[in-house]
Amino acid sequence: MLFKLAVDCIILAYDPGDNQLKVLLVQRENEPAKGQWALPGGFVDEPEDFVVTAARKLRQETGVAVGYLEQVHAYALTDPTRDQRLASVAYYALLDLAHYAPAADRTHLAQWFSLTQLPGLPFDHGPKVQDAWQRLQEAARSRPVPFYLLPQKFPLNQLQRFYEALYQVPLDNRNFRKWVKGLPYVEASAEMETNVSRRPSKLYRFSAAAYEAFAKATQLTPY
Amino acid sequence: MLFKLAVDCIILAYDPGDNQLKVLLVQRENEPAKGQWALPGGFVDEPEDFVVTAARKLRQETGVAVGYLEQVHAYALTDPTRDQRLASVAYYALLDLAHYAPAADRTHLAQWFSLTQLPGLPFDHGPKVQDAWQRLQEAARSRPVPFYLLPQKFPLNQLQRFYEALYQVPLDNRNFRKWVKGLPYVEASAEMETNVSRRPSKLYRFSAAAYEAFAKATQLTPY
DNA sequence: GCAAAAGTGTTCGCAATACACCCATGC
DNA sequence: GCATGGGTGTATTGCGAACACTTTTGC
Repeated sequence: MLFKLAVDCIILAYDPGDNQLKVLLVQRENEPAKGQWALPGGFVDEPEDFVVTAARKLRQETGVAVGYLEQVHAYALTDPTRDQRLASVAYYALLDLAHYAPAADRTHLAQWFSLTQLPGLPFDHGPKVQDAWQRLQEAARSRPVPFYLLPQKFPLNQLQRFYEALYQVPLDNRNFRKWVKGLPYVEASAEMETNVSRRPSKLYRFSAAAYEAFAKATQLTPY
Repeated sequence: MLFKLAVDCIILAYDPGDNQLKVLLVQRENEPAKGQWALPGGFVDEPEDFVVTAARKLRQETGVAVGYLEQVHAYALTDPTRDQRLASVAYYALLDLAHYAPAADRTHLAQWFSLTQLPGLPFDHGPKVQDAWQRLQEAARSRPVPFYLLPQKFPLNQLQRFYEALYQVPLDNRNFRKWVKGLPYVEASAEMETNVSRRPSKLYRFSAAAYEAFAKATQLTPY
């Protein structure tokens, strides 16, 4: 039994405008479900690893070399209206929204949607987005994922709002800042915000080198 | 481009004899790599979800209805000696070793190997086993996986030795017991070990109902 | 009585939680 | 001067970590 293999991309970004996690959806240009909002992706048509296929699809949709790409799950598509055996492998990608630069001729076909207010999605794209979100939540407990979704320099409160959006819980500002200041890999920069009509915030940055050292030193606790 | 799709099963069990995690390998009956120890599995040849295929392969190899089956990863097989496009989806399965009952005509073809002393495996089966082990370690932090690998009634010290094998670290007996006794879903039974030439241990059991209640009540901590 | 593993308590330090007010800027 | 979000400290509590000896059984 032979399968056509598709790759679905769950492209995630954090929108500082409304403090929400967003997913990029495209309007399908072909049947089935033509015209509906759905996950970008396509068939694997090169003899290459799926992650390479996903990275290419992604570059086409976003115009950006992706920083973080991770497999979520492989799905057998059991939709009986499809006449072929299909399987799909889902990847989620993390993006700094500010770097999003779609090909100009595709702009009208792609749009960001809040994870909390998704439209109805065709096929099993809805559950796939949820699966990706959950994987991202788990990944963030052991890897520095927030920094792929934020600008290089960011205020601490933006980082807090990101965590609040990721886990959908409110966090205490003082405790959060105390926690972050204990992380050796989040460094204060000399820069401040400018042109804001309030007290300007200090900008912080992620240090990959410090993170590597920290990760190496940190032992797994068994339970 | 069309693919043949295979399912690989990483069948894991805990051996109380030597306190080691074991994986079930089979001797390949066909080329390529005929005669070598490798992961059981096979091609997806029914229009069904992969997990169903995996469960069937598993039942054929172990004679047991599996308690726990989880997808690890989907792999594109890039081995150039293979003449077809192949992809495989790996699942790990958890088994109580005492229930392992292979079909009699297959016994000589299957054997348990310690995760820490694996033979050289063909294709990418070595990395797949490692990936599965790591996924199991992660799953055990948020789900009650140990109880799929232990007998229904077990002494606490066996549970401790399981954790030591899973994470490859020694644990302090008093702290471990204190921790377990704080878990509402591990209950003491009235039974004791018998016929052991030492102080008999009390047997404990896992309560799925208590676990559900506990899991519902436990909030996620965000970071 | 000896071998072998089961079982038991206390202290310490750190990290998570709860909680409310002052500060710097643009307009 | 006021609106807006940035920034700060302390007390409490619970949990993980370190650490050594007694108990029960079969032989």
